Amino acid sequence: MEKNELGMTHKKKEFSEWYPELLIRSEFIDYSLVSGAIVFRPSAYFAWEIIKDYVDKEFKKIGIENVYFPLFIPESLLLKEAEHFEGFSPEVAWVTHAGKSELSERLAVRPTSETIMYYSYAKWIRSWRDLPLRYNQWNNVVRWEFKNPTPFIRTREFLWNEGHSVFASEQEARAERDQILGIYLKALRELTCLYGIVGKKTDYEKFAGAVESYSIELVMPDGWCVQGPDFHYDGQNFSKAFDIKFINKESKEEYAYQNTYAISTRVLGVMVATHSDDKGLVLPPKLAQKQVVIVPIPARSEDIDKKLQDYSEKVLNTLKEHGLRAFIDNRDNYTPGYKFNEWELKGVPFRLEIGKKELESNTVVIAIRDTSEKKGVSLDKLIEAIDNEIEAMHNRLYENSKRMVQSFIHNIESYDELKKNIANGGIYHAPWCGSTDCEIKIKQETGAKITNIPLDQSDLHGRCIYCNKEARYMANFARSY
RNA sequence: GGGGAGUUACGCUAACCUGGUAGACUGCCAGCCUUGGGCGCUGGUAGUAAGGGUUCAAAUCCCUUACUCCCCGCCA
Repeated sequence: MEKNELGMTHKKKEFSEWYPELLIRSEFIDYSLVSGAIVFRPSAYFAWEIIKDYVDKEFKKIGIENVYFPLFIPESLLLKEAEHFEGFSPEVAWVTHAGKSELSERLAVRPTSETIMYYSYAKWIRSWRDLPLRYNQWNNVVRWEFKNPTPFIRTREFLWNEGHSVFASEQEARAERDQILGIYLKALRELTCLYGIVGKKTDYEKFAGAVESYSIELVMPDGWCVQGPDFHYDGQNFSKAFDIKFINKESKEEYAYQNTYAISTRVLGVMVATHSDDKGLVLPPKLAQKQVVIVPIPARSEDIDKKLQDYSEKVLNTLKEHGLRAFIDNRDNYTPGYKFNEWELKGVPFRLEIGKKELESNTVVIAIRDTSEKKGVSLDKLIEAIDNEIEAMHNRLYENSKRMVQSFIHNIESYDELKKNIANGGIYHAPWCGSTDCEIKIKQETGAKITNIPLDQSDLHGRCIYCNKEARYMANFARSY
């Protein structure tokens, strides 16, 4: 069947071969000449733009403004917050030369922009009246380490938003958390159809320079976790390092309280990995660049084919007027079967088949990508039907994601259960005493880290699986990309 | 950072071990033919990852580099 070798040759259960093959053959991405730096082809970039536009609008609704800071950060500036620098220095890419002449100070290609942004913040913030200052930028960052890149999931360059807020009080700063995580969760659910686990990072795993980190943990189909969107309460760590001070209402000088938060192109990787199948890409309908492909099935008669063409165009216009991203595949050098396979590989959510039968009965056949169902629909009910199918597919994909993630979560009470099962992937929800010692030893011995501590701790009970002291948290242990 | 396996046209693969004309399928282009799950015919087009070495002669042997996959390490 795959005699052309155009389609998928690996099954989803062969995950590490399937995943890159899926991305390449569906023309979602391509590799570049630099390892770990991928090319986003139109359907991938389109999906990112949808996420970006949605999040951007939500940010603006709550008063966040967009800015753009430079790509290059002088070394001296990057060194200012010690913990932050230590966290990132092994993976910073440096610009050392301009043409043949050496620069007097080398420049970091931003791994993240705290330092360069806060240098400016310190100049701009004088009084409590300047606060809150809530800026965001959409950009790319570079982190140059690791030997085994995975497209989207671990890449040397990726796209994201960097939100950097400054508040006059700890309380105001902390209050931003639910606002931001809420937007990210909604984007994941409403656009990518992904279910995530919201929780707090441990001190050991938190962002370099933060007081507290929160994350939405995502899960790949092989049971390994991926950190999704995150939010960090930085307290006064950066404001002290970068001298971001303001005169408060009591006329006293005070260091400001800060947050940082991000959603990155990683979510695209989890999205396609989660929803796609042995036939190829499955794209959530709201993110698909091409939502509906119309495939006319030619007859052996010029007369009928002309009518088919008119009918197809009529259908196309109906869809377009309704705001759907639809097109007709009129290529005459491919058979319908070829086209079916091609658009399934590329993840088009819905295919309309229109042939002589449909023409005569004033209907179309809708083929649904994720379930492979085909349904006949009369033309006057088409829009209603497509709207329903979009909603139904969207909900199906989200529910599948939720079911998959939940199926990976195992409640355990003993360290043995973790050791025995971790090689198969999965998330192990277990009592933990809260000590970094136990956390590090577990990580060294099993490769499992605490991905996060779910916000909902109502099931707290028992004793730490490692040291047997009374548990202070229920933590999620998992191997992580 | 350590170890292993690879890289021949978009893709899949033959020739490699044993050095001597790079061959098929697919693709792509042109034309014909038709098309309800990867039709067919004719002609054309395109390839040894990059660099170096050995040799009369290198896809083939040797070295270096890049990239891909796997195992370990490291890691927002």
